[in-house]
Amino acid sequence: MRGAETKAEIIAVADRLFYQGGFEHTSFAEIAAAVNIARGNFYYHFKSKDEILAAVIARRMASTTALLESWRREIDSPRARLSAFVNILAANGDKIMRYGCPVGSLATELSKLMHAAREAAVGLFDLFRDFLAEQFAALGCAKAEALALHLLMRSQGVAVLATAYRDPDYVAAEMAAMEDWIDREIARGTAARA
Amino acid sequence: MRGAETKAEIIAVADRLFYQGGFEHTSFAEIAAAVNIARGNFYYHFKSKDEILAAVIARRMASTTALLESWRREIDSPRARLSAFVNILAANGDKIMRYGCPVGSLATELSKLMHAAREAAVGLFDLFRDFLAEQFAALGCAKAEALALHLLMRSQGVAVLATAYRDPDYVAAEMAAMEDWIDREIARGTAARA
DNA sequence: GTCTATATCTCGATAGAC
DNA sequence: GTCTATCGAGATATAGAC
Repeated sequence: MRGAETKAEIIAVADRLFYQGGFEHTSFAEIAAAVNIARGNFYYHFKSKDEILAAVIARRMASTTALLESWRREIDSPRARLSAFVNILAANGDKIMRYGCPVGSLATELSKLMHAAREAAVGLFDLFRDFLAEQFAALGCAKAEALALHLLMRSQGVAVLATAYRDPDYVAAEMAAMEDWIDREIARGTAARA
Repeated sequence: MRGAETKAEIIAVADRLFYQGGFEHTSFAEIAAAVNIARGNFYYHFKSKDEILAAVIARRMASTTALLESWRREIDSPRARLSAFVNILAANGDKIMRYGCPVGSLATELSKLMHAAREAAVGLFDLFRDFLAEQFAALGCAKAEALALHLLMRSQGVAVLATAYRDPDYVAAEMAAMEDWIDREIARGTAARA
């Protein structure tokens, strides 16, 4: 049963290293060294590097689903749930300024590689998009999915410029602008119903 | 003098391949095959792969500078120059949906790699940022640089989601939203002066 | 289930003939 | 200035002892 723990640890370490260094740049040797196992042992758990990537994406899908579920459960208002999403940019600011967004950077890398796992990676965007659309719909906004995509787009744009310029003040300013935009869209939805 | 042509061709091909497949993923063998020269010949022109990267960035800096200069020269109004920027998303839509934005994806990759050329690559963003700030300032907008960064941010966000979802209609919708946002900001600047 | 040892490939880079 | 030949390092992957 030690095997299951080792496998989970490999996936967790690969998840971190794929994010920090990119999928292709990360080698088995690097993962093995971080997990403290022999390179060869590796293939007892995974047949190929692509299989590890699939496991990493599955892990991210599970952890993201759990995160969004906890927000749905523990945050009362849809408006506050939208803020929880925006606040990711501050909570993970240091990592984002060095490695970008884990979802966006992986999707772009896999697209360039024409990798079969590209669509699976895009599934991570779907989780956030659906969550955001839910909140906009609950707030009475028409075209909730379009608003969700727009907010998702902004988070990606901010992540890219944050990685380029590494300016926390810039990120904070864009977060404030996102909150303003959300409030305006809600007001617009309310006005339309009146 | 054939040497100079070969060197320029290597840089042009490397530029394309770095964009399409990523910097690290692109091998000398791939570039050599595309240029139709022997792998070894390569090192007559460049001492290392990093040197090719530097040349590619320099080439992009030059071509981007030339593009922006032509816009400054040939497009009369600052407002129309902003639209020229937005229209890049449509003009390069197919490539962006497959490979992302050449500027943003390179900057993010080099950041993950902790590559020395990262800052040079960010210089490409500076060119666009300065161009956009110029136009907003000419239109009488306060905080022209912040507006420029915001528009740049949106172009990056749209590029990432375009690569993920590959939906031209989504890109078109965000382009229209960018145009609306520009007009609102200009109106705000005009109102502030009145 | 974990290890060592190794096979095989491709990479970036070098040496030297022409 | 372009070529062939080749190096050493590091990659993915396999075989087999324990």
